[in-house]
Amino acid sequence: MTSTSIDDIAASAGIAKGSIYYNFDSKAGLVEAIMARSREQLVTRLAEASDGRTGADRQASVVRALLAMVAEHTASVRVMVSELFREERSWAESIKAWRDTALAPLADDLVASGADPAEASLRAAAVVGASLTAGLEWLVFHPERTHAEVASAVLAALSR
Amino acid sequence: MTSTSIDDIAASAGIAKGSIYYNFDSKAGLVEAIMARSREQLVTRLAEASDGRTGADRQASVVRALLAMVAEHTASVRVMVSELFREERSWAESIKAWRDTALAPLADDLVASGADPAEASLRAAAVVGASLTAGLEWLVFHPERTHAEVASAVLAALSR
Amino acid sequence: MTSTSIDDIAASAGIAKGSIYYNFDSKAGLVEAIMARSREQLVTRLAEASDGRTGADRQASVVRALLAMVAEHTASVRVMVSELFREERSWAESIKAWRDTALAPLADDLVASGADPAEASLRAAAVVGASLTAGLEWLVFHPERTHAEVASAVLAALSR
Amino acid sequence: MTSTSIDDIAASAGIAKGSIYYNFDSKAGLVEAIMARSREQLVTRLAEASDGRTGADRQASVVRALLAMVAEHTASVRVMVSELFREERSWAESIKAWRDTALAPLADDLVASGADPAEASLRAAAVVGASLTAGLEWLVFHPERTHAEVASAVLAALSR
DNA sequence: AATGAATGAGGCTTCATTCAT
DNA sequence: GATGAATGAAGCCTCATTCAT
Repeated sequence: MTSTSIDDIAASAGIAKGSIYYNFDSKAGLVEAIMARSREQLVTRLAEASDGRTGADRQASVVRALLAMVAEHTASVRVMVSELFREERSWAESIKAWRDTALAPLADDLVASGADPAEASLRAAAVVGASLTAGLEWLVFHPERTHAEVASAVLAALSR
Repeated sequence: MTSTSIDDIAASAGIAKGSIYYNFDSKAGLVEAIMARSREQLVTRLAEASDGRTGADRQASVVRALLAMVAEHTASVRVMVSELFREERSWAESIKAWRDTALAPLADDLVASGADPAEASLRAAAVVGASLTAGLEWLVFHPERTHAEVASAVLAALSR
Repeated sequence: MTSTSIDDIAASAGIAKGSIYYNFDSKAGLVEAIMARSREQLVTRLAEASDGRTGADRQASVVRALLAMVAEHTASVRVMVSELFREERSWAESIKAWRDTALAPLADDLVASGADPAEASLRAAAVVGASLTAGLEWLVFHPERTHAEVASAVLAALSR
Repeated sequence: MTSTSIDDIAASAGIAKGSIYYNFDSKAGLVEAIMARSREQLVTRLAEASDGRTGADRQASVVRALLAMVAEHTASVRVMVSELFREERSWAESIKAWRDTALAPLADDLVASGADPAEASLRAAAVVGASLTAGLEWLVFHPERTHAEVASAVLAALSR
């Protein structure tokens, strides 16, 4: 399901496989918990990035925050994004929550400035998608670039 | 691997499981073949979209072509994108080819107008990521919108 | 069943797989046919070796004939012997025929000289087993030895 | 491979199929383990049989020990011998070890009394082959005979 | 007479889950 | 609380066999 087996997870966490089932109901429960933590980090970062900012200023700040997330939590962002695009999703709940969290700061701002909610979420999805995609492109193919350079490239793409 | 079993694939194709193995070496071989076809479609569409266009014009045309791909080949785009973000990839080859194909029209244009290759591919990744992400957002959450409306939302996100 | 697939057999015979089923009822039928040919060769050789000889003379001659069979038809002897010792045997018929053929010259001679039939076949099995086993030992581990040297070693083992 | 499926092995052992894979890496691993145990028994029996004996005395004792092995561990001897004559062998290692173990007592004795090593192993192979072949002939076709009778038949075959 | 594409039963292996300790 | 041996459903793949051409 995540192509990472419970055995691998237990081994890399240095605990026994049975212990995972002692602490979580199922593999889905474990993944939900991991995703919830990832979402909490996202909430915190985006709140800091959005607080007191609107318009182009907020957008630039959100882009930088998302790139930082990608750089610091590559593994969980990778899983998150790859699951976002999956059809069958046992943990749809958390996936949807993650999406909502990621889109909110920009979508809310657009709605506040008069945009239609559906259009706002499409535009927010475009910006978030641009940031995460460029972020992974960065880490996989151009890791020598700095965070600032990548942020500036994404913002350039978002201005014509 | 793709979380779609060979049994399911055979059943939905109306053929016997063994027949898949008569025509392909392995499941990875089958997926490679599907990806190759998806890439061919992408090549064709993007070539049409780019031909004779440069700059903002080409970008708008590419965005529209990618949205059309998402709408018409949702399943294969979904698989493609979700695999793009995976770590372990038995068919890394085709995935990389797909990425190269998707980025080329915009990256080449940026390089032609003087941009650094690395920055060009980061900007191209941002635009492609914006299009695909908004495209899936569209199909999953706002299927009542038209292609034109979504294209216009993405292009709006890419101009401020 | 023989751990050699019909595909391999067809390929190495340079014909189509379907043609095997055109000429034989089943894989078991094909194997039966191969075994029958192997047995015919065995019959011929052992007849030549036994004709006009009895006692130690016949035994020495049979040992030499079996070693020649091993050297010239290694593959089929290998299959034959390895199947002889298998439990489940779809073609038990031919296997038993092969055994009978191999034991007959020596068993008959022993019976003719007054031995009990059961004891005669046990003694014949010992001599045949000694020849075939030493023959394969020869080809696998000491291929540089000559037929005469190996025959003499086996006969030495059979005389104290 | 061994023409005995993992399902059958698990069923006849009264455990679940998965349990085999918890305890062994693969089917080959399981077979290796079984062969290793069979070889240990062979080592013990042959050591007892050889200890303090040389020449014809040792040979007679080894023949009796091999016949006892065949009688008491028919299944594993059958597999062992039939695999010995096979070409492709994933577990070649254990097979060769089994051969070495079976030949050693007689080959060593022959070398000690001045024989050339290659000839010694050919003669040892002849004696071991005679014993195992006659042993299986005994169990399959003349089960009413006693161990002593069969031993005496084999030894008779080995003395003229 | 011959072919080879297609089949499906059955084999090996993985892995989420359970449970006795 | 924690463990890890054991399980069995489900996945990938092989291969003897069939059949339309």
